[in-house]
Amino acid sequence: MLRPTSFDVAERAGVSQSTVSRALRNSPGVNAETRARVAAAARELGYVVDRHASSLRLKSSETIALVTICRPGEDRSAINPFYFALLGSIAAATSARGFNLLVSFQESAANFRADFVASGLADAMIVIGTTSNRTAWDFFAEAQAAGLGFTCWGSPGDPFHWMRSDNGIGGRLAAEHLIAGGRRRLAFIGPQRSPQRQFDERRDGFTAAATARGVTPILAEPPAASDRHAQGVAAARDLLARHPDVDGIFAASDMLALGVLQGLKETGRSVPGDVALIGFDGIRAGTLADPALTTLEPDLDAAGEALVAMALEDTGFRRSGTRIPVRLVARGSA
Amino acid sequence: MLRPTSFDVAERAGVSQSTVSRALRNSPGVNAETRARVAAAARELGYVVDRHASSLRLKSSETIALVTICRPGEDRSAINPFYFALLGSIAAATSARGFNLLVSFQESAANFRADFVASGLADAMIVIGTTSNRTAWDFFAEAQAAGLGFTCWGSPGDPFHWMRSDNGIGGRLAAEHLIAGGRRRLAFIGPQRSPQRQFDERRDGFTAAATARGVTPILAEPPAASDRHAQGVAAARDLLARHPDVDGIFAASDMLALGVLQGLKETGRSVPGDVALIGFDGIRAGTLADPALTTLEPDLDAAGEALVAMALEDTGFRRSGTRIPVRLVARGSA
DNA sequence: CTGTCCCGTCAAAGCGGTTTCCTGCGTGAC
DNA sequence: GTCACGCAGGAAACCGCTTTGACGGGACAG
Repeated sequence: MLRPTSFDVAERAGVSQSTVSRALRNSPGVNAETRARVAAAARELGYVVDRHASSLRLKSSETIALVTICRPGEDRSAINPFYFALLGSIAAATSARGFNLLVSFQESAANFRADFVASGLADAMIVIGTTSNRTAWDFFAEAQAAGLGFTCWGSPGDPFHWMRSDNGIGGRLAAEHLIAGGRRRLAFIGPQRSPQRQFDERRDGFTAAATARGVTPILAEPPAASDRHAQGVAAARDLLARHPDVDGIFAASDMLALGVLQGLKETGRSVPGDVALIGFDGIRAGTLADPALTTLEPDLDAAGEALVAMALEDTGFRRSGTRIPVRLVARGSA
Repeated sequence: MLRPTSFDVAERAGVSQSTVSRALRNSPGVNAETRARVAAAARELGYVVDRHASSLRLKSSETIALVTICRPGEDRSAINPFYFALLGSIAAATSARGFNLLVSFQESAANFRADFVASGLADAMIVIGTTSNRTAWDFFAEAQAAGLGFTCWGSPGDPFHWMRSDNGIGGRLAAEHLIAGGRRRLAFIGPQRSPQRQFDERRDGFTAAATARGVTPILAEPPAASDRHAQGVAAARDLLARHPDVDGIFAASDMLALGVLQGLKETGRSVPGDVALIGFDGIRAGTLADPALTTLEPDLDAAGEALVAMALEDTGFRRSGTRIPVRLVARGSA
């Protein structure tokens, strides 16, 4: 018998099929003895509830769709590892609720696949990989036109549900840490106008805290390059050429910071001896760098949990713009 | 109207519901003009096929379940980035076939969730994250007891479907590259008895090729430590203490190699000046190291495609033990 | 002894598609 | 003019589960 149905279980347990359903779902109105008999029959037959039949009837699939937006033509191994970490924490949060996670990577504006909710496959959709990603705006536009709802990591603004790292606090912590370490010639390296303002927030928090302590940071826009790492290398070279006495750098992201680190070494600077360096995101690769990268690490467990909760519209997370707490992890570089 | 059904489309197009189904699935026996009218009606109503109803009837969900096995209690950010890369390529392969991907991380042998196929949620299951992971064997045992079928990245042996990197060739390429670079005092750093023999294969390929060229490598088992990176650091120290004249190292994986790199630097060795270093896996972090890590990179696109094909039992992939080609990517470290 | 209530169970009606079976009608052969 | 044929499309069965509504029988009150 291929895949026993609830009718098979019913026959074996000597009850009706509806009783099987009630017994297995712990619905009320089933005698304890009957319930046990059904459970035994189900176990013996290796019965597993058909999720399609169940979801069809219940109109709920207990599944969340996770869409990760990539740059067009981007090799998947080039995706910022931060998003893989976020994926992992979202998976943990869904799994903790007994939900399934449907994962999809999308890189082309041409054929976005976003009907996961409309087709019933998922109860809600989460979108990540959007920060400073132009493709993301195409996706937002498509979604809005289609009346699609989702929860998003980033700052797309209304009418979407979204949240992000507490970038402002992160920037402040970076400034405080560098200054507490005796650094006074500070610089921020990062995009000066990011589509979703995530980097702007980091910069502004950094600048405000530094200024309050009498230091005015240099703001350096990284030159165009193939990826963040390459941008970081070039940005470090440029910056040190123009401001050789910089002694503390806050980079807008870890990938950028790892590039900056390499650029600093190439120009003969020692880290943290000559220049202290702080990144943002807490990616694993930062711990492997030499020296290990000091960084601002968002609480990913909280982020995953909050994204899932907001997606499922649990109370307390309906308001967009929630900030995920960030802590400074001091390692070798600063 | 919440979620139009095919009946709504039928009414609007002035045809029966069964014709709508036929028209939208491109089944034969529908007049071209009628087909167009149905398509228009569907578009106007924003109709999307309910995947549960469809899957229920078709007994196929066009979905693949991907289970990633983690070490118990392991933080998800500690998962070897290689598996995230593999996840990405599997996602690409499923997406290319119009399939969905259900992702699940499992860390405890106690409550494995593996009924994705039995419940109809997925048509097939792929398991990764098993290499040198003890938890994996619990999973295999459970699966076998439950008569569960799946395709696996690793070498669990019969009765499972599985494939892995062409480890032997990789080992040989590493030896050849080091020797071609003038290295003669070679060492292999890695587990000497790995549960699935993946590392053994790398070692044996390395040793055989080196021996054929008159070089007998030192074999170094890394000491126990919190993770592969830490193991690498310690292994490098140990090795150089006992064999100060080693000038070429092949590490069993990139994570290990990155640790070895750090260990080498700490003991004052320059890389590749004093010691050349090669890793295995082609992870992104290797490109960020200083110097960038020379590595053996499996063709991940091929791996993802082959895993999906084997899982769906496409012809030509039924035989377990398929080897995914590996190429040597020469970067700074060797 | 009869009427009422409640508990446990069952039959059956969906959920929204896909597909089989069948009918109606236009075409061409004889 | 009649008949066979084939195409387009409709009615209905069915996928496996959840849940409503109905029912039988035992307990209890009157």
